[in-house]
Amino acid sequence: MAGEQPKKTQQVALDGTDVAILAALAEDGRMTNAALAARAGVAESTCAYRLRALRDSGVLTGIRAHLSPEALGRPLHAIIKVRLGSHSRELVHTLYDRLTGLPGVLTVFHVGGDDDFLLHVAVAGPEALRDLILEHVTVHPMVRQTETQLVFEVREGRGVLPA
Amino acid sequence: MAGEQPKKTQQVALDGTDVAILAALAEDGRMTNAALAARAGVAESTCAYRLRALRDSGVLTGIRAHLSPEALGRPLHAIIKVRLGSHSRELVHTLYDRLTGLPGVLTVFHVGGDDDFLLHVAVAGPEALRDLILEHVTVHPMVRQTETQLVFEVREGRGVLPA
DNA sequence: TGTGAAAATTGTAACAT
DNA sequence: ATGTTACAATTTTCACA
Repeated sequence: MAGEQPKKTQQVALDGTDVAILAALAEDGRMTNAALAARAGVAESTCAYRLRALRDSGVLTGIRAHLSPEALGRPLHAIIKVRLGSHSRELVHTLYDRLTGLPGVLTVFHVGGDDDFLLHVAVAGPEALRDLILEHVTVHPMVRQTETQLVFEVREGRGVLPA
Repeated sequence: MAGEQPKKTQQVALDGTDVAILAALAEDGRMTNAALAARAGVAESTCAYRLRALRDSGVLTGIRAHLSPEALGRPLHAIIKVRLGSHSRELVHTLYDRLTGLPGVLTVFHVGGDDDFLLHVAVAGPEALRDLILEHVTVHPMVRQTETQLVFEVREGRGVLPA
């Protein structure tokens, strides 16, 4: 009957067990609860309880599959900087949604400063990149200018898990 | 005896079943195999077989936990553009490793063009951002210049999964 | 809170289509 | 390559320290 409660965005304190569980799941999110418990040094039931608590507290926002753009025929990565002309709030949101939904777009950063949006994209090749920009980005009247940087490599950082 | 074979980076063709499985795991990577099979419309054994094949082919590179920087006391996101002076290959790699390992660093882009590295970071506040830049980025002699952009919001895009 | 053991669910392997 | 069945492993629940 009860729906999920809205995820808290409040700060949460983690103990060593929580950190161990999260670190393990950051490596392999499909690790069994039993393996997780062994690694964290607690009973399986405790581990399952902790995991649920971590989800509920909003620390663990999801466990998701990561795909290889290369294996799916998109070996060329780029950052497309998008600068807008007008900034009507409504229209910015619409554009934001559109850009986020384009095939090949991995991440969209809404930023302050020189640019308005940074798009991290993966495409099949130079022609596909050009087509993406011309047909799906610069076509929008709000977009004043774009600038594209080739991405040689992307690495996941250490992240936000406490030591 | 046999170790894992090196993941192929060759292009792979997916059928509807593969796409359904991957789409489901992109939402919830801990979904049970039974649920996955139901969603993809195949038997459980088939689903398990497909999943293994997707891993082996290199399309599915991993299933990982995503954490909330906000819930862990890092509500301030920024992009730090790093420009280098010298570009000795060896030193660039060392610096790359160092930057990737800094706490709060989510992603490092090695790019061509105006800048050399783009760091997406999440920190506790303005002071922490300043400290991160001054103590861990600009301290390196190779770093000629940095420029920081505030990030209002980050969104995951549609990604590289075929329609 | 954390634990251990039973009950319910799930994953896996063998074999047939 | 897919599905069915049977068996092994795992998760979950709950009474209790």
